[in-house]
Amino acid sequence: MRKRSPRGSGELLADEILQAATDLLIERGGHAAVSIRAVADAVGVTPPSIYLHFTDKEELLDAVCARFFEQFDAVMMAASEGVDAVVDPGLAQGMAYVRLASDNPVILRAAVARSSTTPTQTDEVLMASAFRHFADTVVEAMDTGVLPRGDVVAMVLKLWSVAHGIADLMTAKPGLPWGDDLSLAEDVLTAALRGFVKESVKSEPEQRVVR
Amino acid sequence: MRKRSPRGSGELLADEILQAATDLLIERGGHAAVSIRAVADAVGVTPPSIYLHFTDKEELLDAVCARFFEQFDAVMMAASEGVDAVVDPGLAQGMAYVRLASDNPVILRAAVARSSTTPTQTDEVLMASAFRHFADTVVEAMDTGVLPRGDVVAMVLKLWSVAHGIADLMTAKPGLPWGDDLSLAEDVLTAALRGFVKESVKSEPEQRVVR
DNA sequence: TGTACATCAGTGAACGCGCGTTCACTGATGTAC
DNA sequence: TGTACATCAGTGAACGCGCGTTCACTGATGTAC
Repeated sequence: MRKRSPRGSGELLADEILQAATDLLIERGGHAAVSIRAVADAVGVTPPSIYLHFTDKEELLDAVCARFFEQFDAVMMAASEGVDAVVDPGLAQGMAYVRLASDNPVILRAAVARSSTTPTQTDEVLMASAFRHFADTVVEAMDTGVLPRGDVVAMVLKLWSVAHGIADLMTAKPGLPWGDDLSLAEDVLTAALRGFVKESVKSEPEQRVVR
Repeated sequence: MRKRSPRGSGELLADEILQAATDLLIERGGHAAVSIRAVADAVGVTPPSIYLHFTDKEELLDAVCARFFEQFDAVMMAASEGVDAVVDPGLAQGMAYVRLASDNPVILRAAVARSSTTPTQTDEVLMASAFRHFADTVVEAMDTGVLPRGDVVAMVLKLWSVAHGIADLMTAKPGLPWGDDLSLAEDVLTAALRGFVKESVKSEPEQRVVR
């Protein structure tokens, strides 16, 4: 039973709820494990109180994921900032993604899976923060010649895919021999980046395996 | 109400149950959506009947995922078989993975996520079929010089990560501009493969961004 | 300064639901004589 | 060939549970006079 909040402090409890839901999502396995009741319990409040701050469970989960992407973006920016400018900034950001994703596999998976059937707050935030920032990095890399000029968004999707794939698989199958450090992840990112550079130099469009 | 099965035909219903559970997993969103009751209903049987064939829900889901990987492997082998031998077989198999994964995103996600905390039938099947076959392909590629010699398992993990990443992200965020064909996926796989080849030629181990 | 009152954050109890799983049972099937 | 019987695949009813959500309410807080 928590103390009653003063008049204007509705957002305070909303924040606590978000944090509790986030913690639950991280600790326990899936979105199914995060129940209104469990969240209310964690905050020290009764279930109906949640509805004073979020219209329903869906909105709460969306808010959790959106907030996660916000923080994710902030940490990723910070992590890839102090890096030697000579080294490919795309690699630095990709590795930051892998590291962060490895630390928060469950919630990242939930945030990524948050569907695009209905436009979600999560997707909006993602597009406005991490995606945009990564696009900036790609543009920068193209400007300095680290990456070949070309479709920026497509390049973002490609690099994101590579980073995402290794992070997702590493955390989903921790029993496989990934090694102790993230050198395997770095190998993959490096290889992809090199491949993109080399690809741009090819003179002939080569035959595709699939249409 | 289904007709009673003759004496020895227990496996028949078991198969039907597996298929129904698989269909449910594909149609509806997540493993949470697949309930014993829904499966029983789809087969035309009462819930307790399920327990004559699977000890509990967990075992049923594990069996579903294991069977999926089996079929997945078979289709992947077939898909990458008729391909021109000159073209990198790793690329062919990677593309087959992306194509199959794109067609069955939900169940693949469920199968990959099936945890390794307790050794699952799913993991066993995966290791014995698709993983092994892909390793064979990698060895072959190393023999013919398409890929540089090196740690086979590590290379499998790397290539799998690339294919998995693009398939997972494409299906999770279908709203992003992936293009109509799978050319973006092929670009990424090609780039990674090229990068691996090029990487092996480097003389100096270069400085890593992360330890 | 004191008092009546409107506000509204949070409560307590209850709703109907679908879930996984159990248990004693039924009755068609195949077999032994 | 006919009959009694053991087998066992599938049933029907029930269990206890946790869920999302609702609703009328309570009572401390801040305000108006």
